[in-house]
Amino acid sequence: MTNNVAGVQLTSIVQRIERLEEEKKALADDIRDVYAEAKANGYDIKTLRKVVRLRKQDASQRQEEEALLDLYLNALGMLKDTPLGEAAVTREFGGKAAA
Amino acid sequence: MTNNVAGVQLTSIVQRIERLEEEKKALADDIRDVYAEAKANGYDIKTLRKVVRLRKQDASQRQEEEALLDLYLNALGMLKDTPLGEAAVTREFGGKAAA
Amino acid sequence: MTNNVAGVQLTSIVQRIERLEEEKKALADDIRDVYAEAKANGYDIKTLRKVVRLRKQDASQRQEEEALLDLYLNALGMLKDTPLGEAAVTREFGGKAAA
Amino acid sequence: MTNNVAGVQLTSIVQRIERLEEEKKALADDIRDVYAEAKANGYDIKTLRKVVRLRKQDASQRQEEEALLDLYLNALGMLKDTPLGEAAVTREFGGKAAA
DNA sequence: GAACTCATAGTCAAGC
DNA sequence: GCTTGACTATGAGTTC
Repeated sequence: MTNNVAGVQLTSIVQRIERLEEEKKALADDIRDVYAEAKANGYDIKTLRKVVRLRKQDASQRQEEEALLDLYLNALGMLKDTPLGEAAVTREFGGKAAA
Repeated sequence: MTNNVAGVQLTSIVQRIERLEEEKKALADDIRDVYAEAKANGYDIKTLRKVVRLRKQDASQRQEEEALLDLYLNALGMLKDTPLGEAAVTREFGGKAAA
Repeated sequence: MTNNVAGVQLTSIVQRIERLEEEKKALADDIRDVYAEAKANGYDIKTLRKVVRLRKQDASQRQEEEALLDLYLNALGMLKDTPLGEAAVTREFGGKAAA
Repeated sequence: MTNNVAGVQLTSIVQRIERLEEEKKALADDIRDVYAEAKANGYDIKTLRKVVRLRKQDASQRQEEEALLDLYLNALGMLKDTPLGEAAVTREFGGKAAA
């Protein structure tokens, strides 16, 4: 099976994927360990998970807001970083990013 | 918030988890890249995924079979009083159980 | 609440689901009983469960392997332009792809 | 393997379990179908699941309450179903089951 | 790009 | 009670 170019290439692909998935699984196990350790220290895992999830949402939300701001700035003619552009943005958005 | 022991500890926990999840996500992205590269080289992703999944199943199946064998071997030593155990022991040792 | 079409329909849906879940639960109980009876006859439940699980895995694995074979057979007809496909077709038919 | 009493018994056990699990799976599939049909009729599956879960909770809660009531009634000397007992229960619980 | 299927992650309950 | 296994729910992936 592997005594031809295609076979060698395929083997390489599959092995790379499997290697990466092993590492991914190892990290998942590490995460479990951290939760277990936290539990041993008296923390409630369920609540902890909720905290992590909320922070992730916050982060992605913040990213979306920044992306939206960029969009607006671009629409304004990419004037950001110039005094004039800044003034325009301030005038448009009232000094605050799209919340 | 963090100028107390509990707060410091909690912050540490959350940050460790978030760090590990970032790395995990990076690996997931790497895997995607490998599939994408394979596709660019003419491989069919669907088939590739199935191959990987199948190999994973093979591995876990082999492990389970070995675990079952261990279970049986232990049972041969302990289950002298059960119908199956007796029959198995008889079959193994050609006589009465080594009581 | 139920003297309108939507209410009647919804009631019907929920009742059908609940009926089916009751039957499902009854079967789960039956399975428990069989294990309990087996245990009473001297069998080791843990081993028994592993045997059942393993047989299930065998079945699904066989199915997946057949599905993979189908995928390959299809690929042999379609993937003439890919490295693996070309090699496979060459190997199968001893010459150029049946273009 | 099956030409002895234990083997026959074991085979029977495993087959009974597998048969029951097949039926259980069939019911699970039926339930999926009902949800799918509901979805096709415009219902939201997630909400539907929530409704079913809540009703199940209600049911088990009601059962617990009834069990608690029985416990009380027994503690009162199993006087229920007699005029005197009824009066006692009324006096204790104010005419309403433990809510 | 929208729906549908599949895989993984999280929650829950049963068994040891 | 603690760990393992089943079920649920969410998210990624695929297909139309």
